[in-house]
Amino acid sequence: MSAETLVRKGRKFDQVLDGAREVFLRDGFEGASVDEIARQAGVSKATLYSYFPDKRLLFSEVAAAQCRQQAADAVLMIDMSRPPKEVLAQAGTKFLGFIYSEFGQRIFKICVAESDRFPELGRQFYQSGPMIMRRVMTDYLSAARDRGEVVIDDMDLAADQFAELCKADLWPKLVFGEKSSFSEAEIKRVVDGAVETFMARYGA
Amino acid sequence: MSAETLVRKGRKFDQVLDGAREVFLRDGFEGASVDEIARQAGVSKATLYSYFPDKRLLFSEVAAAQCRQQAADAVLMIDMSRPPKEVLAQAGTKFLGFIYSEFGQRIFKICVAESDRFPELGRQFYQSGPMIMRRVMTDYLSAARDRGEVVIDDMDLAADQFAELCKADLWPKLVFGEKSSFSEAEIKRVVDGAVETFMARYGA
DNA sequence: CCGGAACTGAACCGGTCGGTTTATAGTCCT
DNA sequence: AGGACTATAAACCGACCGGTTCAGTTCCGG
Repeated sequence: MSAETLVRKGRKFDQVLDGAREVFLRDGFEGASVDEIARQAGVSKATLYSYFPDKRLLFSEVAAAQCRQQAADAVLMIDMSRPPKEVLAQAGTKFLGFIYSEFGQRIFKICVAESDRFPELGRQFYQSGPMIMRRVMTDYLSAARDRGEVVIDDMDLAADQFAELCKADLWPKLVFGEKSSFSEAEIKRVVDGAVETFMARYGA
Repeated sequence: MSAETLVRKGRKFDQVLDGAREVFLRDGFEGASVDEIARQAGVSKATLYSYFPDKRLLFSEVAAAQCRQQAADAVLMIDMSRPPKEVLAQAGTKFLGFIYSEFGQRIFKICVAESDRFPELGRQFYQSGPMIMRRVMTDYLSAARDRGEVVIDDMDLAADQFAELCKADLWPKLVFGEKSSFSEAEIKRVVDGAVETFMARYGA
């Protein structure tokens, strides 16, 4: 037994981490008070401080765990053999689904808000989110190119362009509070538009 | 004399507002302390509080003034008679210039960070920034369509797509702290790519 | 069932912040 | 000159926060 101790000492470790995740995601770093976290975790403040030396490290731990989990989830399965129009529409919809989810919004907001206090946070998130998404896209596009379905020279740029195209109209409205949710039709309009524009440029 | 009193009472009003703008833009709402603002403005705290009833309203005033000024600046002149490839490249570069400016970054970050505390803020910014930019774009694109230079059915979507295309690659890296500035070549790559993709879809 | 580690709850400390008050001094108008 | 208005610096208040301490309790393995 006793393999990866060194950090955790007792049974309520996960309780603390769960409570901290909830409060930090809800209120951000400054907005979250340690008392509130302890209350939410159902743990005394002393116990909390027996696990983590200070608030900053607790936050970092939560953020790291969150990024790790997201990285695992982010491996969206793509059927590499299907034609681009179909795959792109599917990937775009899924991509939008994450961006517009409560969780996606929270994570993004915290990355921006705490970018001064935790410069690593944004980098971490970028490499475990958008970076992976781009990798998956370029992998698929390469396969499609080998089949002669698309003609692309700058593969990275193409993948980035598609991701950005999917955010047209919707994203600014969401991030600036103009609207908070979108109908199927609104999403379809943007995704279809993105696929069409992308294929107009890169279609074989 | 005495036209729009009701709010301002004395000669140091603008001093206060200037100091507040500087500190708020630098530190955000929570990060800025009233003492610091008073010091920066060269004014006593009591004087400050004789102009503004509380910190929130002071912030709102600063933000509103800032949005107003930006709206005025945002009227980027476009030569409506030039061909799309030229105008788009020019507009895209200018657009990126603002997005990546220190000021653009600050405003964006504050809009996101304070979106809970000041829901109006994002809306205000959206309507005095991106909204106007889109309007200018659609006006130009309509003119170009009348000349038979482009074929566009959903004009709003087209404008939004172009704006998003300009942010490919660069914007995520910037907002997540992967990079903090870009070379001429990097910007040219993205803008040219945006124009080319846009014209592939909508060019006559 | 016992002993020690983990946990609790509440008090406490030092510090910061938003906002108020006070006592003093400058400034302008007639 | 005198009085109303404005400004100032500094003390002050109450609230909150991060973090510590401690006496007392629960829990669990041997």
